[in-house]
Amino acid sequence: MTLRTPHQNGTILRRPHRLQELLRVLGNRSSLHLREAAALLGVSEMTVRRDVAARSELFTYLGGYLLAADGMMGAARYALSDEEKSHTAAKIAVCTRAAELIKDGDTIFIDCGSTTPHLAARIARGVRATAICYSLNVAEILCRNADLRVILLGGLWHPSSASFSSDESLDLIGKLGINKAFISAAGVDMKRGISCVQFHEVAVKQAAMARSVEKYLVVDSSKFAQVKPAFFARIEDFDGIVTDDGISREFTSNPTLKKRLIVA
Amino acid sequence: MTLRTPHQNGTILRRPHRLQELLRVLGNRSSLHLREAAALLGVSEMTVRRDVAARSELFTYLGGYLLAADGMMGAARYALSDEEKSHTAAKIAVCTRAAELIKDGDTIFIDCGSTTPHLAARIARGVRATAICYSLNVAEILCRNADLRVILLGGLWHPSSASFSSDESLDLIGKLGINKAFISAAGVDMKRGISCVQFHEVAVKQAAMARSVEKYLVVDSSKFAQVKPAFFARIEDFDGIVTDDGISREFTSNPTLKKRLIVA
DNA sequence: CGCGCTTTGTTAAGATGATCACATAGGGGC
DNA sequence: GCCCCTATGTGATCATCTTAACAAAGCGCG
Repeated sequence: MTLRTPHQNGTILRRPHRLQELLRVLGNRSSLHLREAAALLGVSEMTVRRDVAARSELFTYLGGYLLAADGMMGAARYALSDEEKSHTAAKIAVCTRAAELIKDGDTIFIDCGSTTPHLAARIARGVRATAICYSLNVAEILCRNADLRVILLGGLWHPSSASFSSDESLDLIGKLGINKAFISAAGVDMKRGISCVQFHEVAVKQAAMARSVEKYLVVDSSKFAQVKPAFFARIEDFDGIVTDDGISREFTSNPTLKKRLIVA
Repeated sequence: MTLRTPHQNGTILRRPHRLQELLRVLGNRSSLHLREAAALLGVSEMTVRRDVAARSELFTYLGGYLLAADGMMGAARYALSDEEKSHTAAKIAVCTRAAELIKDGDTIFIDCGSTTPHLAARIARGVRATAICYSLNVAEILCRNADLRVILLGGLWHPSSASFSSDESLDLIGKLGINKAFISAAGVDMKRGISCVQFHEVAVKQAAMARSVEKYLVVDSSKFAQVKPAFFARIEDFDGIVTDDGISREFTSNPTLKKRLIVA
């Protein structure tokens, strides 16, 4: 075997690390040649091929080049932090499940963040609905879907969450009748409730929930037992909590949470 | 030469038609194999290669697959009409000139359409300004520019102009102090004034102009002597009319227009 | 240490893509 | 009709990608 460039901390990058690194790089460059990817990771091209094949839902692979997967154009391009860009596979799983809740004729609200673009991308073809959003990455995806009527809540741009906020947006929400609200979060704690990072999101999330008949929390399992600065709701405020199977017993055994869980 | 599948109307598709068709198809599918593209157009793969190479700015071509170009999530992806997608070179020239008018500290308004994304993309690096827009293709470009503060006027999505409209947007404009408004149009007529196609744009354009100190019309020369259904302003309402050198004597000789002309 | 399992690298063969040169067709002007 | 120019197709050649089989290295375990 030829020499391998040793990784800085001495450990060998294993598959999950390599996948994450590839996704991170693809957040900045739109495409990556197999050869570059191999050099970047310090492994052979064959290994990169095998990595990508193992998790093909994360990538589009065309003639020697790696691209971010079709559905996930949202997450990458904006100033979302690295941490927000990870757990991609879990987010996709959760959003695929949540998308099944959307039916013909619904009026839905889709929150901002790095999770919800996956939801927007997974609305079944042919479902005719009205979709309300306030983030650019979600809007881009919704607006390409000719079966949807889209309402974007505008205002001042916040790069950190790729979203907009304004008092007028809240006025506009007040005029809408929402069927199902799909809310994301950065922290879920049994005692302290549901939290996010950006304070400007709080008013929008709360207004959407107040106007919506059904409320769903859409969070991958890495968000559990996390507490972030901006609290906006309690667990009891949601009709369903869509997540993946990675949550610990501490949560699955809690009755308040358990009866709301929708596991992808 | 082998048989060529005759096109339905008997005419042979020429390059511009083929390119347009490719862009249209790429609006729906994210990638297209060279072989499929050739079959679709009824020409050889070599011809498709040559077509794509001739207008390489429109596509990304990777290892046998065609993708829509990186930078142009604007034009192709939305429902803008074919006519709106043409005159690209003139639009770029006009917008390059218009962008020179934008200075550090300005608060600018950028209209919707197929012209203004070029303006948004040509704002000089390092110019710190506040930019107000109401179309998705313009917003996408502005929001990637870390030197800008961006305000997007939201509302109901109109695929035909890739823009949003709502009463609340007009409320929001009313609170803003605008320095320079860059307005686009589909028709410029000496007697009947300035017009566009979509009626929902009228209120936004007028509100932005009303709040702005300086008003600039940004139109390539193909728009002169055109009349479209929705009138929104007179020539005298503008401080400057930025266009290219393709306008006829009928216009250059008119004093009202002449003293406002800014030719790229 | 030796064993088995997993991961990774290497190689070679075949498939596919890229490029070039050349041949032929179409259409406009005369 | 003839000529010219451009657009298009074809086939040869070379480069690159793809796949599979095998070999080597790492790793856990007794």
